[in-house]
Amino acid sequence: MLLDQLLNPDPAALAAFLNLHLQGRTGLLQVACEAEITYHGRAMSLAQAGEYLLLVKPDGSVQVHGPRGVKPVNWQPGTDSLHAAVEDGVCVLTARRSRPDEVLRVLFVAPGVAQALGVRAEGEFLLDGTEAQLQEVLARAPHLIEEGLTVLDRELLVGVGGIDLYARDAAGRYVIVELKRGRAGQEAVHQLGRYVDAVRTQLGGQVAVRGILAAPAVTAPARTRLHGAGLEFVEVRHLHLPQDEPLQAALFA
Amino acid sequence: MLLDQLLNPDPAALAAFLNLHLQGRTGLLQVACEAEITYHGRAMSLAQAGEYLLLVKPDGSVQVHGPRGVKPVNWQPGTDSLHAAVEDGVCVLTARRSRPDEVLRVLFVAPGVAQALGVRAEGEFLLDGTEAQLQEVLARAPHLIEEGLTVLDRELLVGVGGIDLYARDAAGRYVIVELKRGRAGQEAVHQLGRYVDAVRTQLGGQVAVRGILAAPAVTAPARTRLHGAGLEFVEVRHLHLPQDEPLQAALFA
DNA sequence: GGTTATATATCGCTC
DNA sequence: GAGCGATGTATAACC
Repeated sequence: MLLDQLLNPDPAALAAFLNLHLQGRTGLLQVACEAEITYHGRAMSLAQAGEYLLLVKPDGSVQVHGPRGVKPVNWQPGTDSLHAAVEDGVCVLTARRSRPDEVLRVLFVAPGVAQALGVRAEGEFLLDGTEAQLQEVLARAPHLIEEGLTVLDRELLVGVGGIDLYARDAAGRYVIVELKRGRAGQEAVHQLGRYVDAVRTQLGGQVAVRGILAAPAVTAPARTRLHGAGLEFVEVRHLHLPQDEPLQAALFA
Repeated sequence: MLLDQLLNPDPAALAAFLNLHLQGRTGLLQVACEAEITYHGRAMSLAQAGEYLLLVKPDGSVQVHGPRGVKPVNWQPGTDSLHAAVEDGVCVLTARRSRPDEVLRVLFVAPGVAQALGVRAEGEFLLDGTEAQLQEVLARAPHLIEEGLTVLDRELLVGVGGIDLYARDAAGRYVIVELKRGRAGQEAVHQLGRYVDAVRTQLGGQVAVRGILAAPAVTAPARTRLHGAGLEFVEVRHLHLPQDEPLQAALFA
Protein backbone atom coordinates (compact mmCIF):
# COMPACT_ATOMS: atom_id res chain seq x y z
CA MET A 1 0.00 0.00 0.00
CA LEU A 2 2.88 2.31 0.78
CA LEU A 3 4.64 2.34 -2.59
CA ASP A 4 7.28 4.95 -1.93
CA GLN A 5 8.21 7.29 0.87
CA LEU A 6 10.58 10.21 1.28
CA LEU A 7 11.41 11.70 4.68
CA ASN A 8 12.63 15.27 5.10
CA PRO A 9 13.75 15.69 1.51
CA ASP A 10 15.57 18.72 0.21
CA PRO A 11 13.70 20.80 -2.43
CA ALA A 12 15.35 19.12 -5.42
CA ALA A 13 14.67 15.61 -4.10
CA LEU A 14 11.05 16.48 -3.34
CA ALA A 15 10.51 17.94 -6.81
CA ALA A 16 12.03 14.85 -8.39
CA PHE A 17 9.88 12.57 -6.24
CA LEU A 18 6.72 14.48 -7.12
CA ASN A 19 7.42 14.57 -10.85
CA LEU A 20 8.26 10.88 -10.88
CA HIS A 21 4.97 9.88 -9.30
CA LEU A 22 2.93 12.49 -11.16
CA GLN A 23 4.08 10.80 -14.34
CA GLY A 24 3.27 7.33 -13.15
CA ARG A 25 -0.22 8.13 -11.88
CA THR A 26 0.11 4.95 -9.86
CA GLY A 27 -2.09 6.03 -7.02
CA LEU A 28 -2.40 8.75 -4.43
CA LEU A 29 0.48 11.13 -3.98
CA GLN A 30 0.71 13.07 -0.77
CA VAL A 31 2.98 15.46 1.04
CA ALA A 32 2.64 16.52 4.65
CA CYS A 33 4.72 19.55 5.53
CA GLU A 34 4.80 23.25 6.16
CA ALA A 35 3.58 24.99 3.05
CA GLU A 36 2.14 28.18 1.60
CA ILE A 37 -0.59 27.95 -1.02
CA THR A 38 -1.77 30.48 -3.56
CA TYR A 39 -4.77 30.26 -5.85
CA HIS A 40 -5.62 32.42 -8.85
CA GLY A 41 -8.74 31.91 -10.90
CA ARG A 42 -12.43 32.20 -10.11
CA ALA A 43 -11.22 34.00 -7.01
CA MET A 44 -7.79 34.58 -5.49
CA SER A 45 -6.45 33.26 -2.22
CA LEU A 46 -3.39 32.95 -0.05
CA ALA A 47 -2.95 30.38 2.68
CA GLN A 48 0.00 31.60 4.70
CA ALA A 49 2.68 29.28 5.99
CA GLY A 50 1.22 26.48 8.06
CA GLU A 51 1.10 22.71 8.28
CA TYR A 52 -0.87 21.08 5.49
CA LEU A 53 -1.47 17.78 3.81
CA LEU A 54 -1.35 17.83 0.01
CA LEU A 55 -3.25 15.11 -1.79
CA VAL A 56 -2.97 14.43 -5.52
CA LYS A 57 -5.15 11.74 -7.04
CA PRO A 58 -4.53 9.68 -10.20
CA ASP A 59 -7.20 11.74 -12.03
CA GLY A 60 -5.14 14.88 -11.49
CA SER A 61 -7.34 16.41 -8.83
CA VAL A 62 -5.49 18.25 -6.09
CA GLN A 63 -6.51 19.17 -2.58
CA VAL A 64 -4.71 20.75 0.34
CA HIS A 65 -6.04 19.98 3.78
CA GLY A 66 -5.54 21.88 7.01
CA PRO A 67 -6.27 20.49 10.49
CA ARG A 68 -10.00 21.27 10.38
CA GLY A 69 -13.09 20.43 8.38
CA VAL A 70 -14.08 18.20 5.50
CA LYS A 71 -13.47 20.97 2.98
CA PRO A 72 -9.88 21.44 1.82
CA VAL A 73 -8.22 24.82 2.33
CA ASN A 74 -7.40 24.86 -1.38
CA TRP A 75 -8.19 22.52 -4.22
CA GLN A 76 -8.37 21.97 -7.96
CA PRO A 77 -10.98 19.52 -9.30
CA GLY A 78 -9.10 18.46 -12.41
CA THR A 79 -5.79 19.73 -13.67
CA ASP A 80 -4.60 20.06 -17.25
CA SER A 81 -1.00 20.38 -16.20
CA LEU A 82 0.66 19.39 -12.99
CA HIS A 83 4.35 19.60 -12.21
CA ALA A 84 6.89 20.36 -9.52
CA ALA A 85 9.98 22.55 -9.80
CA VAL A 86 12.52 24.24 -7.58
CA GLU A 87 12.04 28.00 -7.61
CA ASP A 88 14.34 30.24 -5.55
CA GLY A 89 15.46 27.23 -3.58
CA VAL A 90 11.90 26.15 -2.75
CA CYS A 91 10.00 23.20 -4.22
CA VAL A 92 6.78 24.41 -5.84
CA LEU A 93 3.92 22.33 -7.19
CA THR A 94 1.94 24.09 -9.91
CA ALA A 95 -1.49 22.82 -10.91
CA ARG A 96 -3.11 24.49 -13.90
CA ARG A 97 -6.56 24.20 -15.39
CA SER A 98 -7.99 25.75 -18.54
CA ARG A 99 -11.73 25.82 -18.10
CA PRO A 100 -12.09 27.75 -15.95
CA ASP A 101 -8.63 29.26 -16.13
CA GLU A 102 -7.04 28.81 -12.73
CA VAL A 103 -3.74 28.07 -11.10
CA LEU A 104 -2.98 26.51 -7.76
CA ARG A 105 0.54 26.71 -6.40
CA VAL A 106 1.89 24.94 -3.34
CA LEU A 107 5.20 26.17 -1.94
CA PHE A 108 6.84 23.60 0.30
CA VAL A 109 8.62 25.90 2.72
CA ALA A 110 10.00 23.21 5.02
CA PRO A 111 10.84 19.55 4.60
CA GLY A 112 8.22 17.00 5.60
CA VAL A 113 7.14 13.62 4.34
CA ALA A 114 6.15 12.65 0.80
CA GLN A 115 4.45 9.38 -0.06
CA ALA A 116 2.99 7.41 -2.92
CA LEU A 117 0.07 5.27 -1.80
CA GLY A 118 -1.42 2.39 -3.78
CA VAL A 119 -5.00 3.63 -3.81
CA ARG A 120 -6.35 2.76 -7.25
CA ALA A 121 -9.05 0.13 -7.12
CA GLU A 122 -12.38 1.80 -6.54
CA GLY A 123 -15.24 -0.28 -5.17
CA GLU A 124 -18.84 -0.08 -6.31
CA PHE A 125 -20.76 2.71 -4.62
CA LEU A 126 -24.42 2.34 -3.76
CA LEU A 127 -26.54 5.18 -2.46
CA ASP A 128 -30.09 4.98 -1.26
CA GLY A 129 -32.35 7.87 -0.39
CA THR A 130 -31.75 10.17 -3.33
CA GLU A 131 -34.34 12.41 -4.88
CA ALA A 132 -34.18 10.35 -8.08
CA GLN A 133 -35.20 7.22 -6.18
CA LEU A 134 -38.00 9.04 -4.41
CA GLN A 135 -39.21 10.25 -7.80
CA GLU A 136 -39.22 6.71 -9.18
CA VAL A 137 -41.16 5.36 -6.22
CA LEU A 138 -43.76 8.13 -6.42
CA ALA A 139 -44.07 7.83 -10.18
CA ARG A 140 -45.04 4.18 -9.68
CA ALA A 141 -47.17 4.82 -6.63
CA PRO A 142 -48.66 8.31 -7.03
CA HIS A 143 -51.37 7.48 -4.49
CA LEU A 144 -48.66 8.09 -1.87
CA ILE A 145 -49.03 11.73 -2.84
CA GLU A 146 -52.77 11.77 -3.37
CA GLU A 147 -55.53 9.31 -4.19
CA GLY A 148 -56.59 9.39 -7.81
CA LEU A 149 -53.40 11.01 -9.06
CA THR A 150 -52.16 9.95 -12.50
CA VAL A 151 -48.57 10.68 -13.48
CA LEU A 152 -48.26 11.99 -17.04
CA ASP A 153 -44.55 12.67 -17.17
CA ARG A 154 -41.30 12.83 -15.22
CA GLU A 155 -38.61 15.49 -15.58
CA LEU A 156 -40.83 17.35 -18.02
CA LEU A 157 -38.93 20.25 -19.49
CA VAL A 158 -40.86 23.48 -19.39
CA GLY A 159 -38.90 26.46 -20.70
CA VAL A 160 -35.80 26.00 -18.61
CA GLY A 161 -35.80 23.49 -15.81
CA GLY A 162 -37.55 20.20 -15.36
CA ILE A 163 -40.77 19.40 -13.52
CA ASP A 164 -40.15 16.44 -11.23
CA LEU A 165 -43.62 14.95 -11.69
CA TYR A 166 -46.33 16.18 -14.02
CA ALA A 167 -49.70 14.68 -13.22
CA ARG A 168 -53.46 14.97 -13.27
CA ASP A 169 -55.74 14.65 -10.25
CA ALA A 170 -59.07 12.86 -9.88
CA ALA A 171 -60.90 16.03 -10.91
CA GLY A 172 -58.88 16.35 -14.11
CA ARG A 173 -56.76 19.26 -12.94
CA TYR A 174 -53.09 19.34 -13.85
CA VAL A 175 -50.72 18.86 -10.95
CA ILE A 176 -47.11 19.96 -10.76
CA VAL A 177 -45.13 18.06 -8.12
CA GLU A 178 -41.78 19.32 -6.85
CA LEU A 179 -39.81 16.76 -4.82
CA LYS A 180 -37.23 17.31 -2.14
CA ARG A 181 -35.32 14.52 -0.42
CA GLY A 182 -34.95 16.56 2.75
CA ARG A 183 -36.71 19.39 4.55
CA ALA A 184 -37.87 21.83 1.93
CA GLY A 185 -37.19 25.55 2.30
CA GLN A 186 -38.43 28.63 0.54
CA GLU A 187 -36.22 27.95 -2.45
CA ALA A 188 -38.22 24.79 -3.15
CA VAL A 189 -41.45 26.74 -2.81
CA HIS A 190 -40.25 29.24 -5.32
CA GLN A 191 -39.08 26.56 -7.69
CA LEU A 192 -42.54 25.01 -7.57
CA GLY A 193 -44.21 28.38 -8.06
CA ARG A 194 -42.07 29.01 -11.12
CA TYR A 195 -43.08 25.72 -12.73
CA VAL A 196 -46.74 26.26 -11.93
CA ASP A 197 -46.61 29.73 -13.49
CA ALA A 198 -44.89 28.35 -16.58
CA VAL A 199 -47.49 25.62 -17.07
CA ARG A 200 -50.40 27.99 -16.45
CA THR A 201 -48.99 30.33 -19.07
CA GLN A 202 -48.53 27.50 -21.57
CA LEU A 203 -51.97 26.00 -21.00
CA GLY A 204 -53.76 29.32 -20.89
CA GLY A 205 -56.11 30.53 -18.19
CA GLN A 206 -58.81 27.94 -18.88
CA VAL A 207 -57.22 24.95 -17.18
CA ALA A 208 -56.73 24.61 -13.43
CA VAL A 209 -53.16 23.86 -12.37
CA ARG A 210 -52.22 22.76 -8.85
CA GLY A 211 -48.76 22.82 -7.31
CA ILE A 212 -47.67 20.28 -4.72
CA LEU A 213 -44.43 20.33 -2.77
CA ALA A 214 -43.69 16.75 -1.75
CA ALA A 215 -41.00 16.32 0.88
CA PRO A 216 -40.42 14.67 4.27
CA ALA A 217 -40.82 18.08 5.92
CA VAL A 218 -41.02 21.79 5.21
CA THR A 219 -39.65 24.77 7.13
CA ALA A 220 -42.20 27.02 8.82
CA PRO A 221 -41.48 30.08 6.64
CA ALA A 222 -41.64 27.93 3.53
CA ARG A 223 -45.01 26.52 4.54
CA THR A 224 -46.37 30.02 5.11
CA ARG A 225 -45.12 31.17 1.76
CA LEU A 226 -46.48 28.01 0.12
CA HIS A 227 -50.01 28.54 1.40
CA GLY A 228 -49.82 32.24 0.59
CA ALA A 229 -49.12 31.30 -3.02
CA GLY A 230 -51.99 28.83 -3.13
CA LEU A 231 -49.69 25.83 -3.26
CA GLU A 232 -49.83 22.62 -1.26
CA PHE A 233 -47.56 20.47 0.86
CA VAL A 234 -47.66 16.68 1.00
CA GLU A 235 -45.46 14.70 3.35
CA VAL A 236 -43.61 11.86 1.67
CA ARG A 237 -41.02 9.61 3.26
CA HIS A 238 -38.15 7.60 1.93
CA LEU A 239 -38.89 3.94 2.29
CA HIS A 240 -35.53 2.56 3.24
CA LEU A 241 -34.22 5.00 5.78
CA PRO A 242 -34.91 3.15 9.07
CA GLN A 243 -31.56 2.28 10.54
CA ASP A 244 -32.55 -1.05 12.06
CA GLU A 245 -33.29 -2.52 8.65
CA PRO A 246 -30.34 -4.48 7.27
CA LEU A 247 -28.28 -2.33 4.94
CA GLN A 248 -27.98 -4.81 2.13
CA ALA A 249 -31.67 -5.59 2.05
CA ALA A 250 -32.41 -1.90 1.89
CA LEU A 251 -29.87 -1.06 -0.76
CA PHE A 252 -30.80 -3.93 -3.02
CA ALA A 253 -34.54 -3.80 -2.46
CA MET B 1 5.97 15.51 10.51
CA LEU B 2 5.54 11.74 10.46
CA LEU B 3 4.76 11.13 14.13
CA ASP B 4 3.92 7.47 14.01
CA GLN B 5 3.54 4.80 11.36
CA LEU B 6 2.23 1.25 11.28
CA LEU B 7 2.76 -1.05 8.29
CA ASN B 8 0.47 -3.98 7.54
CA PRO B 9 -0.97 -4.20 11.05
CA ASP B 10 -3.30 -6.95 12.19
CA PRO B 11 -6.83 -5.83 13.18
CA ALA B 12 -6.08 -5.56 16.88
CA ALA B 13 -2.91 -3.54 16.33
CA LEU B 14 -4.71 -1.20 13.93
CA ALA B 15 -7.58 -0.66 16.36
CA ALA B 16 -5.12 0.08 19.15
CA PHE B 17 -3.19 2.49 16.95
CA LEU B 18 -6.35 4.33 15.91
CA ASN B 19 -7.73 4.62 19.43
CA LEU B 20 -4.38 5.83 20.74
CA HIS B 21 -4.15 8.65 18.24
CA LEU B 22 -7.87 9.46 18.34
CA GLN B 23 -7.37 10.17 22.03
CA GLY B 24 -4.33 12.30 21.51
CA ARG B 25 -5.79 14.46 18.76
CA THR B 26 -2.20 15.33 17.92
CA GLY B 27 -2.73 15.85 14.22
CA LEU B 28 -4.00 14.07 11.16
CA LEU B 29 -4.65 10.38 11.40
CA GLN B 30 -4.81 8.39 8.19
CA VAL B 31 -5.14 4.85 6.99
CA ALA B 32 -4.60 3.68 3.42
CA CYS B 33 -5.91 0.20 2.78
CA GLU B 34 -8.64 -1.93 1.33
CA ALA B 35 -11.86 -1.05 3.09
CA GLU B 36 -15.63 -1.17 2.94
CA ILE B 37 -17.63 1.84 4.11
CA THR B 38 -21.23 2.10 5.22
CA TYR B 39 -23.22 5.21 6.02
CA HIS B 40 -26.57 5.51 7.72
CA GLY B 41 -28.28 8.82 8.29
CA ARG B 42 -29.67 11.47 5.97
CA ALA B 43 -29.36 8.75 3.34
CA MET B 44 -27.78 5.32 3.30
CA SER B 45 -24.77 4.15 1.36
CA LEU B 46 -22.38 1.30 0.84
CA ALA B 47 -18.94 1.61 -0.69
CA GLN B 48 -17.96 -1.94 -1.52
CA ALA B 49 -14.48 -3.27 -0.92
CA GLY B 50 -11.87 -1.13 -2.63
CA GLU B 51 -8.75 0.86 -1.93
CA TYR B 52 -9.35 3.99 0.08
CA LEU B 53 -7.59 6.62 2.13
CA LEU B 54 -9.17 7.43 5.47
CA LEU B 55 -8.43 10.85 6.91
CA VAL B 56 -9.36 11.88 10.45
CA LYS B 57 -8.63 15.43 11.54
CA PRO B 58 -8.02 16.75 15.06
CA ASP B 59 -11.49 18.36 15.04
CA GLY B 60 -13.05 14.92 14.66
CA SER B 61 -14.04 15.28 11.03
CA VAL B 62 -13.69 12.14 8.95
CA GLN B 63 -13.36 11.65 5.22
CA VAL B 64 -12.75 8.62 3.05
CA HIS B 65 -11.17 9.24 -0.32
CA GLY B 66 -11.17 7.05 -3.40
CA PRO B 67 -8.84 7.48 -6.39
CA ARG B 68 -10.97 10.16 -8.07
CA GLY B 69 -12.32 13.62 -7.42
CA VAL B 70 -12.08 16.30 -4.79
CA LYS B 71 -15.16 15.03 -3.00
CA PRO B 72 -14.68 12.14 -0.58
CA VAL B 73 -16.60 8.92 -1.17
CA ASN B 74 -17.90 9.19 2.38
CA TRP B 75 -17.43 11.72 5.13
CA GLN B 76 -18.62 13.04 8.45
CA PRO B 77 -18.24 16.77 9.15
CA GLY B 78 -17.97 16.56 12.92
CA THR B 79 -18.27 13.48 15.06
CA ASP B 80 -19.64 13.20 18.57
CA SER B 81 -18.04 9.82 19.09
CA LEU B 82 -15.21 8.19 17.24
CA HIS B 83 -13.63 4.88 18.06
CA ALA B 84 -12.11 1.74 16.60
CA ALA B 85 -12.82 -1.84 17.58
CA VAL B 86 -12.28 -5.35 16.31
CA GLU B 87 -15.56 -6.89 15.16
CA ASP B 88 -15.64 -10.43 13.77
CA GLY B 89 -11.90 -10.29 13.28
CA VAL B 90 -12.03 -7.02 11.34
CA CYS B 91 -10.98 -3.60 12.56
CA VAL B 92 -13.90 -1.16 12.31
CA LEU B 93 -13.88 2.59 12.82
CA THR B 94 -17.25 3.97 13.90
CA ALA B 95 -17.96 7.68 13.63
CA ARG B 96 -21.25 8.88 15.11
CA ARG B 97 -22.99 12.20 15.04
CA SER B 98 -26.17 13.34 16.79
CA ARG B 99 -27.50 16.25 14.78
CA PRO B 100 -28.31 15.04 12.29
CA ASP B 101 -28.25 11.46 13.53
CA GLU B 102 -25.83 9.56 11.36
CA VAL B 103 -23.23 6.84 11.54
CA LEU B 104 -20.22 6.19 9.35
CA ARG B 105 -18.45 2.87 9.60
CA VAL B 106 -15.18 1.95 7.95
CA LEU B 107 -14.31 -1.75 7.82
CA PHE B 108 -10.62 -2.31 7.20
CA VAL B 109 -10.81 -5.57 5.28
CA ALA B 110 -7.09 -5.89 4.53
CA PRO B 111 -3.95 -4.59 6.16
CA GLY B 112 -2.44 -1.38 4.82
CA VAL B 113 -0.61 1.56 6.32
CA ALA B 114 -1.69 3.75 9.22
CA GLN B 115 -0.02 7.04 10.06
CA ALA B 116 -0.18 9.97 12.44
CA LEU B 117 0.93 13.18 10.78
CA GLY B 118 1.88 16.36 12.59
CA VAL B 119 -0.53 18.69 10.81
CA ARG B 120 -1.77 21.10 13.44
CA ALA B 121 -0.62 24.66 12.84
CA GLU B 122 -3.04 26.37 10.50
CA GLY B 123 -1.83 29.47 8.64
CA GLU B 124 -3.86 32.59 8.05
CA PHE B 125 -6.19 32.29 5.07
CA LEU B 126 -6.98 35.24 2.83
CA LEU B 127 -9.58 35.13 0.10
CA ASP B 128 -10.35 37.78 -2.44
CA GLY B 129 -13.20 37.85 -4.90
CA THR B 130 -16.08 36.85 -2.65
CA GLU B 131 -19.60 38.17 -2.98
CA ALA B 132 -19.24 39.90 0.39
CA GLN B 133 -16.31 41.93 -0.92
CA LEU B 134 -18.16 42.80 -4.10
CA GLN B 135 -21.07 43.96 -1.99
CA GLU B 136 -18.81 46.19 0.09
CA VAL B 137 -17.24 47.77 -2.98
CA LEU B 138 -20.61 48.44 -4.59
CA ALA B 139 -22.11 49.76 -1.36
CA ARG B 140 -19.36 52.38 -1.30
CA ALA B 141 -19.42 53.05 -5.04
CA PRO B 142 -23.01 52.46 -6.16
CA HIS B 143 -22.37 54.48 -9.34
CA LEU B 144 -20.64 51.33 -10.62
CA ILE B 145 -24.16 49.91 -10.83
CA GLU B 146 -25.94 53.06 -11.96
CA GLU B 147 -25.44 56.80 -11.79
CA GLY B 148 -27.47 58.49 -9.10
CA LEU B 149 -28.02 55.35 -7.04
CA THR B 150 -28.12 55.73 -3.27
CA VAL B 151 -27.67 52.66 -1.10
CA LEU B 152 -30.12 52.56 1.80
CA ASP B 153 -29.22 49.22 3.32
CA ARG B 154 -27.19 46.03 2.96
CA GLU B 155 -28.40 42.52 3.77
CA LEU B 156 -31.86 43.92 4.48
CA LEU B 157 -34.10 41.18 5.80
CA VAL B 158 -37.54 41.00 4.23
CA GLY B 159 -39.07 37.83 5.57
CA VAL B 160 -38.19 35.81 2.52
CA GLY B 161 -34.46 36.32 2.94
CA GLY B 162 -31.85 39.04 2.77
CA ILE B 163 -31.58 41.69 0.07
CA ASP B 164 -27.95 42.22 -0.91
CA LEU B 165 -28.33 45.94 -1.62
CA TYR B 166 -31.43 48.03 -1.02
CA ALA B 167 -31.24 51.37 -2.80
CA ARG B 168 -33.04 54.28 -4.40
CA ASP B 169 -32.42 55.57 -7.91
CA ALA B 170 -32.17 59.13 -9.20
CA ALA B 171 -35.93 59.18 -9.85
CA GLY B 172 -36.71 58.13 -6.28
CA ARG B 173 -37.70 54.57 -7.12
CA TYR B 174 -36.66 51.78 -4.82
CA VAL B 175 -34.07 49.40 -6.24
CA ILE B 176 -33.40 45.83 -5.15
CA VAL B 177 -29.92 44.65 -6.16
CA GLU B 178 -29.05 40.96 -6.16
CA LEU B 179 -25.33 40.24 -6.46
CA LYS B 180 -23.59 37.20 -7.83
CA ARG B 181 -19.84 36.69 -7.79
CA GLY B 182 -19.95 34.55 -10.91
CA ARG B 183 -22.13 34.07 -13.95
CA ALA B 184 -25.71 34.35 -12.81
CA GLY B 185 -28.26 31.71 -13.79
CA GLN B 186 -32.01 31.49 -13.54
CA GLU B 187 -31.80 30.77 -9.84
CA ALA B 188 -30.39 34.24 -9.26
CA VAL B 189 -33.22 35.70 -11.33
CA HIS B 190 -35.78 33.92 -9.17
CA GLN B 191 -34.07 35.08 -6.03
CA LEU B 192 -34.24 38.67 -7.25
CA GLY B 193 -37.86 38.29 -8.32
CA ARG B 194 -38.72 36.93 -4.89
CA TYR B 195 -37.24 39.97 -3.17
CA VAL B 196 -38.85 42.43 -5.54
CA ASP B 197 -42.24 40.82 -4.98
CA ALA B 198 -41.75 40.93 -1.22
CA VAL B 199 -40.81 44.61 -1.22
CA ARG B 200 -43.66 45.55 -3.57
CA THR B 201 -46.09 43.76 -1.27
CA GLN B 202 -44.69 45.50 1.80
CA LEU B 203 -44.66 48.96 0.23
CA GLY B 204 -48.00 48.59 -1.44
CA GLY B 205 -48.78 49.24 -5.07
CA GLN B 206 -48.08 52.96 -4.93
CA VAL B 207 -44.30 52.89 -5.02
CA ALA B 208 -42.23 51.80 -8.01
CA VAL B 209 -39.71 49.03 -7.26
CA ARG B 210 -36.94 48.03 -9.66
CA GLY B 211 -34.91 44.84 -9.55
CA ILE B 212 -31.30 44.69 -10.73
CA LEU B 213 -29.19 41.58 -11.08
CA ALA B 214 -25.56 42.65 -10.77
CA ALA B 215 -22.99 40.06 -11.82
CA PRO B 216 -19.97 39.63 -14.09
CA ALA B 217 -22.17 37.77 -16.57
CA VAL B 218 -25.55 36.14 -17.00
CA THR B 219 -26.60 32.99 -18.84
CA ALA B 220 -28.72 33.46 -21.94
CA PRO B 221 -31.84 31.76 -20.52
CA ALA B 222 -31.50 33.76 -17.31
CA ARG B 223 -31.29 37.03 -19.25
CA THR B 224 -34.43 36.14 -21.21
CA ARG B 225 -36.29 35.28 -18.04
CA LEU B 226 -34.99 38.44 -16.38
CA HIS B 227 -36.31 40.74 -19.09
CA GLY B 228 -39.55 38.82 -19.25
CA ALA B 229 -40.08 39.58 -15.58
CA GLY B 230 -39.29 43.28 -16.06
CA LEU B 231 -35.98 43.01 -14.22
CA GLU B 232 -32.59 44.37 -15.24
CA PHE B 233 -29.02 43.16 -15.59
CA VAL B 234 -25.95 45.23 -14.83
CA GLU B 235 -22.45 43.94 -15.44
CA VAL B 236 -20.12 44.35 -12.49
CA ARG B 237 -16.57 43.05 -12.21
CA HIS B 238 -14.36 42.10 -9.36
CA LEU B 239 -11.50 44.52 -9.08
CA HIS B 240 -8.63 42.26 -8.17
CA LEU B 241 -9.02 39.29 -10.43
CA PRO B 242 -6.41 40.01 -13.14
CA GLN B 243 -3.77 37.36 -12.75
CA ASP B 244 -0.79 39.51 -13.67
CA GLU B 245 -1.32 41.77 -10.67
CA PRO B 246 0.87 40.76 -7.74
CA LEU B 247 -1.07 38.57 -5.33
CA GLN B 248 -0.05 40.33 -2.15
CA ALA B 249 -0.90 43.76 -3.50
CA ALA B 250 -4.30 42.50 -4.56
CA LEU B 251 -5.10 40.68 -1.34
CA PHE B 252 -4.03 43.51 0.91
CA ALA B 253 -5.32 46.34 -1.21
C1' DG C 1 -31.41 25.44 17.44
C1' DG C 2 -33.62 26.72 13.11
C1' DT C 3 -33.34 28.92 8.71
C1' DT C 4 -31.08 31.17 4.95
C1' DA C 5 -27.43 32.13 1.67
C1' DT C 6 -22.73 31.41 -0.19
C1' DA C 7 -19.18 28.49 -2.46
C1' DT C 8 -12.87 28.83 -6.27
C1' DA C 9 -18.84 24.85 -4.34
C1' DT C 10 -18.33 19.57 -6.96
C1' DC C 11 -20.55 16.49 -9.84
C1' DG C 12 -23.41 14.52 -13.27
C1' DC C 13 -26.86 14.99 -16.83
C1' DT C 14 -29.09 16.98 -20.82
C1' DC C 15 -29.35 19.83 -24.69
C1' DG D 1 -19.35 23.35 -24.33
C1' DA D 2 -23.12 25.53 -21.68
C1' DG D 3 -26.62 25.43 -18.50
C1' DC D 4 -29.16 23.51 -14.81
C1' DG D 5 -30.22 21.12 -10.58
C1' DA D 6 -29.01 17.71 -6.77
C1' DT D 7 -25.82 17.06 -3.02
C1' DG D 8 -25.68 12.68 3.00
C1' DT D 9 -23.69 19.14 -0.08
C1' DA D 10 -20.17 21.93 3.90
C1' DT D 11 -19.88 26.16 6.15
C1' DA D 12 -20.86 30.68 8.09
C1' DA D 13 -24.10 34.17 9.55
C1' DC D 14 -28.16 35.66 11.47
C1' DC D 15 -32.52 35.35 14.09
